[in-house]
Amino acid sequence: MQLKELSGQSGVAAASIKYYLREGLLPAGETVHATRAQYSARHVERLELIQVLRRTVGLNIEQIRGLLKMADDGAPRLALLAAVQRVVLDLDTAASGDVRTPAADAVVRLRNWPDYPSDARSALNVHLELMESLHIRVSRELLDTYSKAMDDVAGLDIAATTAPESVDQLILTAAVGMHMHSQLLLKLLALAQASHAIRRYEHGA
Amino acid sequence: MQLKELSGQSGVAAASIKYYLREGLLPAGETVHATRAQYSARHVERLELIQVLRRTVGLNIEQIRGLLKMADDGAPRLALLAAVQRVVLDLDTAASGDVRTPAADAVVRLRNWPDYPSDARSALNVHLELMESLHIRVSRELLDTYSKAMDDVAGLDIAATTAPESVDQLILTAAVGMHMHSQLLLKLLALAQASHAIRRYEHGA
DNA sequence: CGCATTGGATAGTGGCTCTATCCTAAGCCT
DNA sequence: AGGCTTAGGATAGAGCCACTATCCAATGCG
Repeated sequence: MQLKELSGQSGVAAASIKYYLREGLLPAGETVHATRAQYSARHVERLELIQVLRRTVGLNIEQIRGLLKMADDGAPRLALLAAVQRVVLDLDTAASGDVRTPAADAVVRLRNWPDYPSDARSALNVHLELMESLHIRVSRELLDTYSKAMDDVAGLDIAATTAPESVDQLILTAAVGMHMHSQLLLKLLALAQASHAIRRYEHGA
Repeated sequence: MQLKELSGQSGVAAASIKYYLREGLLPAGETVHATRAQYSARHVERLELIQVLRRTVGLNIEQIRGLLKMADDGAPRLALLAAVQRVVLDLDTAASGDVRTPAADAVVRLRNWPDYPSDARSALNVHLELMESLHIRVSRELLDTYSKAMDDVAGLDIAATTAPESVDQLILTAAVGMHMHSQLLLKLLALAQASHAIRRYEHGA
C-alpha cells in the first residue's frame, strides 16, 4: 500500500501523514525505490492510535512521539504505563515534589495498595491540596467510594494489558481508559447537579 | 483604583485587562473623565473568576463571555447551571440528539432523579455509547457506585449555590467542582492502575 | 506644566497543527 | 516509448487562539 491508499484507509490527509512522518510519529514505510514506499496494516493501526491520542485524549505531538518511541524501543510495560500517566495527568510541567497528604496515604492503606512512590501518587497529593485550597470538600467516605471503584476498574484495565499482543494496546487502554472514565464521572456529576438543581429550584421556588 | 492598580492586585498584565475589556469579559470601569476610569473590588473578583475559568477549567474566551453575560443579565440559576455544564462538558459542537441508552435511563431511575431531558443526560448517553464502541466496559455496578457518589457530591454543590450572595459563585462552584472531581478520579485511577501494575508486573514477572 | 495614564485602535507574537506548493526522480500503463 | 501519477524532500504558509506591544491624542494630577 502506498501513501495515497494509507490516507484513504485511515482517513488522514496525505499531507498530514507526511507531517507525522517528518515528526517521527509514524515509522517510514519500506523504501522500495527512491520514490516508492510500502506501508502496511501496522501503519494504519499506528495512525488510528495517533488519531485517538490526539483527538480524544487531547495529547500533543511531542507527547505522542514520546510514548510511541518508548513503545518502539521496547520499554518495559511498567515504565510505559508511568509515561502514559504522566502525559494524561499533565505532569510535564509541575514535576511535583514528594508532598505527603494524610488523605492520600489513607487511601493507599485502605485499598491495600503497595506503598510505592509514583507520579500518580504525587499528583493525587497535589490535587487534594489544590481542592482543599479551593474549599472543595472531599470526605473520607467519598475518597473511599472513588478509590474502591477505581480499584475495580484498574484491575480490569491492567488485566487487559497483559495480553502481550501489542504494546500499542497498553497505551490505548491506559490513556483512553483514564480519559473516558474521568469524562464519564464528569457527565454523571453534571446530571446529578442538574437533578438536584431541578428539585431545589423548580419545586422549591 | 485605576487600571495599573487593578493589574497589580489581580496579577493580570495591564494589556491583558485591556484585552478582556475589549472582549467584553470585564465590564468597563466607571468613566470619570474621558481618560480616567475607576475600577472596584468587583473587577478584581471578576478577573479572578476569569483566571480560574481560563487556567484551571480551561474554557476559552468565548465560553467565558457567554457565561458572564448570562450572569450579568440575571439569568435564572437553573439556566446558568445548564450553560456551565454545556461548556464544561464541551457540548458546543456535538449538539447531541436525544439518544436513549438503557444504561443512562437505569441510572436516573436508580437514583430516583427526575426524569427530565437535559444536556447532561444526552451527554451521558452519547458518552456511554462511545465507551461501548471503544470496548470499554462499564458495568451496572460501576455506574451505580459512580452515580451514588455523584449524587452526594451534587447535593452539597447545589446546596452551596443557593446562598444568593453572588451568581459568580454558582459558576465557580459548578465549573470548578465538576472539573476538580473529574480530575480527582483521573488521579485515583492512575494510582490504582499503577498499584495493580506493580503487583502484576513486578511480583508476577 | 509636563509626566503619566487612559481609552481606542491596530498590529504583531508565539505556539501549535496542520496544509499547500514546488521540485526532481522514477515506476506504471497503454 | 511517452506521458501520467506518485514518491520523498524541503519549505513556506494558513488558521486559530490568547495574548502583548505600539502608537495615538486627550487630559488629569502633582
